[in-house]
Amino acid sequence: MGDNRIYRIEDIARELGISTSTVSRSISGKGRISQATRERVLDFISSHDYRPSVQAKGLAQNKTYNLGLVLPLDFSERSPAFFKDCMSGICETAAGNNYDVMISMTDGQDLSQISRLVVNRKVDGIIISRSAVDWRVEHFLKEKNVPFVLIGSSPDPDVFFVDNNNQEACRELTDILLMKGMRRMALVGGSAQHRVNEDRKQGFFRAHQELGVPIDLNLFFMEVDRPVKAAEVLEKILREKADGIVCMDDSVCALMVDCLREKRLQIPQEIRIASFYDSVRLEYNIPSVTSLRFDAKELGQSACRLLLALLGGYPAKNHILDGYQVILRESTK
Amino acid sequence: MGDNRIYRIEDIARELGISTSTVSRSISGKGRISQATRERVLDFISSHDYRPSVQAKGLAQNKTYNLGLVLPLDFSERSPAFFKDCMSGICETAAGNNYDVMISMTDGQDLSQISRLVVNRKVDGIIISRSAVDWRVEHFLKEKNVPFVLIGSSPDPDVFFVDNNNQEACRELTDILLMKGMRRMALVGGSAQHRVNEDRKQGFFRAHQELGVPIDLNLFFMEVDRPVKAAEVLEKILREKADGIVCMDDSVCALMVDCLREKRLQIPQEIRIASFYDSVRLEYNIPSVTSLRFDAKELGQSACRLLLALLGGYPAKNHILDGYQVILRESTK
DNA sequence: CTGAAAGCGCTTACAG
DNA sequence: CTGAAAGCGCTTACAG
Repeated sequence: MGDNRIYRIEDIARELGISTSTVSRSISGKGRISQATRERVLDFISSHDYRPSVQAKGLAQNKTYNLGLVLPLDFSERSPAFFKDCMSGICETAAGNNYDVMISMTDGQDLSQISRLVVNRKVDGIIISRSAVDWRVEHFLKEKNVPFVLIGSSPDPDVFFVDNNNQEACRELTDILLMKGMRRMALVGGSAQHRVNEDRKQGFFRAHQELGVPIDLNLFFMEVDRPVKAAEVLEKILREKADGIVCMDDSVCALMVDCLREKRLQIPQEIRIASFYDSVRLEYNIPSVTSLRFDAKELGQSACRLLLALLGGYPAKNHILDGYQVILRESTK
Repeated sequence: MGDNRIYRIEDIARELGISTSTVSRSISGKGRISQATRERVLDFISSHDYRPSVQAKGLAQNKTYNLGLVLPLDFSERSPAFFKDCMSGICETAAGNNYDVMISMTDGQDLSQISRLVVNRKVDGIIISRSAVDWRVEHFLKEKNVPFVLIGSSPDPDVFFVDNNNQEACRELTDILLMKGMRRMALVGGSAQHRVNEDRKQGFFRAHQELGVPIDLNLFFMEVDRPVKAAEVLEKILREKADGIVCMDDSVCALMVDCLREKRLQIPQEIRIASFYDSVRLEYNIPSVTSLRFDAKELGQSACRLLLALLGGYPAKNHILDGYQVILRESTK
């Protein structure tokens, strides 16, 4: 009971007068074991709080029971809440399957940190996120034959991924804005390279099509990544008399909000604004900004489950999550 | 060269016609080895890109070469940049010593996630942070005899820690504000339970004493943790005709800034404000807010080095970092 | 259903 | 300076 010496499988075998193989099999449930001996072992184990050495088990099975998570070095600037929730989803699911999570931070190009985990055989598989790494990492992992799951989408049929249903979510938010009577919405985004922006754009367009509202391509702007660019875009938007601004993500939205504030334009009285991606910056902004909220934790859980399925040799399929919410706030009142 | 089969120490021994012990010793440098054989082994290793199995090595040495990092579940709300920088410092230092970092997320009370790492013997030591966990975690780790390092301070002589020189930093910032001619500064903080707030207060007081400026205790407020409380405090501050507000951390500061904005008070024309802890909220605030910036990465590196020293049996001592900066911004112009 | 034995890939006293 | 052997704490074919 209260003794805190560390038992080994051999100790249990000796105390119970059976072999180590039998103890091992009783624990794992593999092979045939009589109910009676199995229970004896299990009882002993729980009453003596025996914990197998995951390390030794792993060595024997050629596994580590560790998962690697690749984090971008600048995750806190981009979307702290996303990574936090994602991590907690991953850790939770991993723990539930007796796995632990190792982290590796990279600027998205530098492979050395990820490489460590792989060549040192510290992990059984890896989770990366589209926003954290570029194709090199994917390429590296494929080449090294390391099982991995991508958070975000990939056109590559060999890569397993989980993603938010960005298109559908954006369609829905746009739909709601159209229902509210907005008719000339500008769409403003960052890099057109980001695959996610294509999905978001599609959602925006589809909502218009479905309701038969025309889109003015003069109100479509990409590559808005710094204040000057945002200011220029805002000028055009005002000149074109748009009745609202839809931003593809929270950082673009923060830029636009700053511009509006500088020009002393009242939100939502003079112009409305919404974002396809939420963050504290928008939630606590004055006024608070309407946006989409995705369930990052669910995304993490899903990615982890997929990776575990891969590792276990179970059927694995990509997963598109519909767990988003449209958060209507002051900015579109 | 280009072959990608995984070598074991036994393969090397066979190919080189020596024993595995000799190979092992050549790599580790332990024991006596002739320069000649050592070089042969090392050459073989680098030309064949041999990577020892850290897992097997660990099992033989009763080590894991893993460090555990306990993260608070809500780190992204509190200070994402702090944890990010800290993590990157830890990961970097760990990697430099052939260690990897496992994470464990907890709400600060729930020990189960941390317990996993310990009872499963997945890590050699653990890094926790004062802002992430309460005394239970410390207590648990002490009891389990797991080497650990605390980021933040502890009065417990058995606890190893690294911390910022909060008192000195706050003294310096206050000093500068006094030099600028401010004479009636209010000091506003959150929970008085937080040990760090005591240090910050001391720094504030010391600066006043050293310059012979009296402190009005009517201008000292703690437990300011939500908007209503902040509004009340602001009323008093204005009534008492303070010429500035010094906040003990960024969230208190954000609360005060919101209040000021609501009352349409101009910063810094009508009242100045500064914070003892920086974050993006203050940096990007309009106007930007003067504050202290601590070097979280250095803190992480330092914590990691201390833990590694502990694990290696090297002399280990607590470390107080002086790497802070006073960032003067618009709010105190 | 159970056990003896070999194996996972290293390290390290011990002997020479 | 080097090697044979035992050991780290598990698993798992193989034989019974």
